[in-house]
Amino acid sequence: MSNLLTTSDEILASALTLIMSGGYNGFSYADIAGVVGIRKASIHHHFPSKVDLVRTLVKQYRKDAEVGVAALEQGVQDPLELLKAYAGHWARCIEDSSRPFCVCALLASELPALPPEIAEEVKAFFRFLSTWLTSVMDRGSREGALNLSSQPRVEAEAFMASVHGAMLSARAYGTPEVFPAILAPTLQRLSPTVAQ
Amino acid sequence: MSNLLTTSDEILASALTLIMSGGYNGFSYADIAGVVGIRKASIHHHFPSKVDLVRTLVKQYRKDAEVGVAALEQGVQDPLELLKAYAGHWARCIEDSSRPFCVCALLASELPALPPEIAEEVKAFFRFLSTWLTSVMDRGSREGALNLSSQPRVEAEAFMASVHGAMLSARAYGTPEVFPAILAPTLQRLSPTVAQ
DNA sequence: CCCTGTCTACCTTCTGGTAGGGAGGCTGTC
DNA sequence: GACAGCCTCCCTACCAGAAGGTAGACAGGG
Repeated sequence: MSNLLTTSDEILASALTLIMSGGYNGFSYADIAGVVGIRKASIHHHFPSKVDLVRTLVKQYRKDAEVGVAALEQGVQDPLELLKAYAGHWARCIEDSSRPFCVCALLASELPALPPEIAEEVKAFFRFLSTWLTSVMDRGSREGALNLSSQPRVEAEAFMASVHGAMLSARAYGTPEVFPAILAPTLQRLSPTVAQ
Repeated sequence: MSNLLTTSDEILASALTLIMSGGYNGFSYADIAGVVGIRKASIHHHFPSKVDLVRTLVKQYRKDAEVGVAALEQGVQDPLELLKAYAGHWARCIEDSSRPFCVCALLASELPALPPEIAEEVKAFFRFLSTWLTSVMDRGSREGALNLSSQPRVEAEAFMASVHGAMLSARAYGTPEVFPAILAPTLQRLSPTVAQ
């Protein structure tokens, strides 16, 4: 049953969980070893250094996000529904505590103290997310499916900031409901059907 | 010349700077000792443990914020101007790199891994900020000085989330201008003079 | 036979923290 | 005024444990 995942996948998965709770400096190889049920030295076989491990992790996290977004766009066309799906994804993650925080958002807060290779990957994630959201905003604006009050780029950045800030608040208050509560008015304002 | 600040103030100040860049686990007593020009052991005289130090720091940070907000409300009455002043404060801090991130926002992201005493102080900061912003939103709504589309409490949380998220983006992109760019449309939307 | 993956054992450096001593300043008492 | 005592602050020296990381051996499979 543990063969469904390779050891290195298990290492990455537990590192993800650990980073999500305490950031880059908040976990150690010993912590991972404890979770995976392996010795510290064995982790070095898969990832020679901590920087290797986290760089791989963030890179894969971004690729997963790219795949997820592509799949989402296959199933959903309406721009507003795309934004709702994105927000909804995080609402569920926060609700069931499975992935209560975006790893890249957390790492971004530690950026100045991060090894440069990792910092670069984190920045790339932000650029990707921003690019995607901008494209959604842009299309929504042209199609009349979104009610924008600024340029698509600015709306995209503002939306992303709301999502990240709402994650932070949900964590600070310890109440998951605060996340959708914060996002709801933002989504409603973007909706063309209730334009004032 | 170094007597303008007591040693313990210097310790707190350098700890503040260090936390702002790398979070709770991103600095050590040795780092502070290096900055202040004192030995590690001497820090323990002022703050017996790291938890003591950071708890004191966050508590003082909140009190400073309370004083700052009280002073601001003395000088500024208009709710919209209060929100602009708050955003402007952070815009300047980010611009000149003096305090490019809110310590409590950063610590909130690490909350699950923080010593409980510190976590409690961080939560108290969020409650304070939220209460103040809610009072501003509420008054603005009643006076017609703000154009709210949701309840004051929700608008306050959304505004706070925008500020925190915008801080994160400014850090991630490494471009300070992104902060005011994100906040501008939010402030404009709250403005009664341009209500649609 | 080699390659992969794990192990034990070990290293160095850093971590927060402690013990104890010395210099200097204040204060009370003779 | 002198001096003892104490208090504050900083020091050197040390500690145990945790950090990331290395070396080398062993087991099993292709």
